[in-house]
Amino acid sequence: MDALLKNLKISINESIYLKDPESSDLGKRIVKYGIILINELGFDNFTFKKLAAHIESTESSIYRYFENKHKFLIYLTSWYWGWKEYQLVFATNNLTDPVEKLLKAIEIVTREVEEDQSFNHINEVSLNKIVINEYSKSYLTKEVDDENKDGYFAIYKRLSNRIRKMISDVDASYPYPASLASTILADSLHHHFLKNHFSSLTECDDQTSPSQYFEHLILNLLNL
Amino acid sequence: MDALLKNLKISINESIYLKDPESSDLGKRIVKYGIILINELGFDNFTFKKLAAHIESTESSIYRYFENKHKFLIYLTSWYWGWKEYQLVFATNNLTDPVEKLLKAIEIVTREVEEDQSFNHINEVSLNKIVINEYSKSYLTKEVDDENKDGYFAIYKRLSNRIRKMISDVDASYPYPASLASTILADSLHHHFLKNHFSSLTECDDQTSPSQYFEHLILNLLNL
DNA sequence: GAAAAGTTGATAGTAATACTACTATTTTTG
DNA sequence: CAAAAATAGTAGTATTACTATCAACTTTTC
Repeated sequence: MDALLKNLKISINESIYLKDPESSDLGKRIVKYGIILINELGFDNFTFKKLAAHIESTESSIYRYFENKHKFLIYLTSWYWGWKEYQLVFATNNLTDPVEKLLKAIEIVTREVEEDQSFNHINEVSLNKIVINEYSKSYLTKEVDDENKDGYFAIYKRLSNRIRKMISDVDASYPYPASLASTILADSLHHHFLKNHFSSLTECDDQTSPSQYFEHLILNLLNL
Repeated sequence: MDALLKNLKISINESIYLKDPESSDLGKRIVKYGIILINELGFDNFTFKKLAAHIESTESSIYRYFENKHKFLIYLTSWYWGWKEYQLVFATNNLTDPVEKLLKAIEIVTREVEEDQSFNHINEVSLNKIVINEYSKSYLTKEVDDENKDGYFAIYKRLSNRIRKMISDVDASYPYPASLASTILADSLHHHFLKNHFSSLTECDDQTSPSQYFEHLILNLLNL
C-alpha cells in the first residue's frame, strides 16, 4: 500500500461519534481493540464492558467516544468504505479507458482485503471481515431513515454512485446502473460470506473469487 | 391463491422449535402476533415479554415453544421460504420451456408479496417485510456453521438449488449458476430494502420493480 | 507557576433483557 | 372422573446498556 494512504485521515461524519477517536491515544485503542474484539466475538456478543476490560479502561470512558455499540459499528464501517473509496479513486483516476476503469473499480471493491495493508492503528483485514459479517446490521434497523438523513451512510452512497457513473460511462444504454452498482457492492460481501459458510450456494472458493464472478457478470451483461 | 395452498402445512425442522406452534391455539397466536409485532418494532426491539403482553399470555409460556427470539426468527423465515418454494414448484411444474420456467421462478421469488394471499393464521405480507428487513440477521451470527449443520437453513438452500438447476437448464455453459441463484434471492431482498430506504441506490421504485431488474439481468446475461 | 479546563478512572446505580425454576390452575383425554 | 398435559403465574438471576457523580491526573493558558 502506498505511504500516502497510511498518513491519510478518513473523514467521518461528526455526529457518528461523541469525541473523535483519532484525537487521543485512548480513542485509537478503542478502535484498534474494538475491531479485534468484534471480529472475535461477533457484533451481537460484543459489549463496551468487554472492550473496556480488554484495553484496561472503563465502560464510562468508552461511552465518552461513542453513544452505543451501534454507532461504533457505523463508525467502523464508514471508515472502511471511506478507505475503499480512496483506494478506488486513487487506482482509477489515471485510467482513460472506461472499461478498464470499471473493471479496476470492481476488483477493488469486491476483492478480499490482504494482510499487508496496515493503516496506522486499524487492521483492515479484520475490518473487512467485520464488514462482511456485520455491515447489514448497521442499516437493517427501525432508525435507518433518520440516520440516513443525518448522513450516516453518506460514504457508502458516494462510493456506490461512483460505480454507477462508471457503469454508465461504459454502457449508457444500460437501464439499471444504480441497481447494478448496489448489487456489486452488497452482493460481493454476501458472496464472501457464502464462500465461508454456505459453499453449496456459490461457485466461489479458493480457486474462484467473488471478483471473478462479478467481473464475468459485468463483461457479459453490459454492451462494451 | 389456490385453496390447496391454504390447507398445506409447511414442514419445518423440528430442532428449530421446542414445541410445534401449529399444534395449539397458543402456538398459532404466538406466530400470528409475533409476525405483527416484529414488523411493528423491528426484530431488535422485539422481546418475548412484549409479545406475551400482546397475546395476554406469559413469557414462560412462549419459551415453551421457542428457546429464544433468534430461533423464532429462524422459524418464521423458514416458513416463508418453504411457502415460496411451494409456490415456485406449483407454478413451474407444468411449464415445459426452460426459459419460461426460469422467468416464472424469478418472478415468484423476487416479487413483492400481495395482500390477498392469506395462509391460515400467517400474514404473508408482514412476513415478507420481516424477511426483507431481518432475514440476514438469522445467519450473520457466530453460530451459523453449527446451525447450518443442524439444517436450520435447509429450505432456503433447497430453494436456491432449484433456481440454480433452472439456470443451468437454460444455459449449461454459464459458469456461475449457484452464485447467480444466490444473487437473485439475496439481492432481491436487498433491492426491496433499497427501494424503501435508499432510493438513490437503485432504479427500482413504484414504476420499476426489483423483478424487472432481475428479469432483465437474466435475459441479458445468459445465452438463451 | 498557579488556576482553569479537559481527560480518564473508579464506583455506583437503574431499567430492561433474556432467560430459568417452581408451583398452581385449567384443559384435555382415555 | 382421574391422570396427564398444557398453560398461567410468580419469582428470581445474570447480563446488558446505559447514566451519574466524583476524584485524580494532565495539559493548556494567562
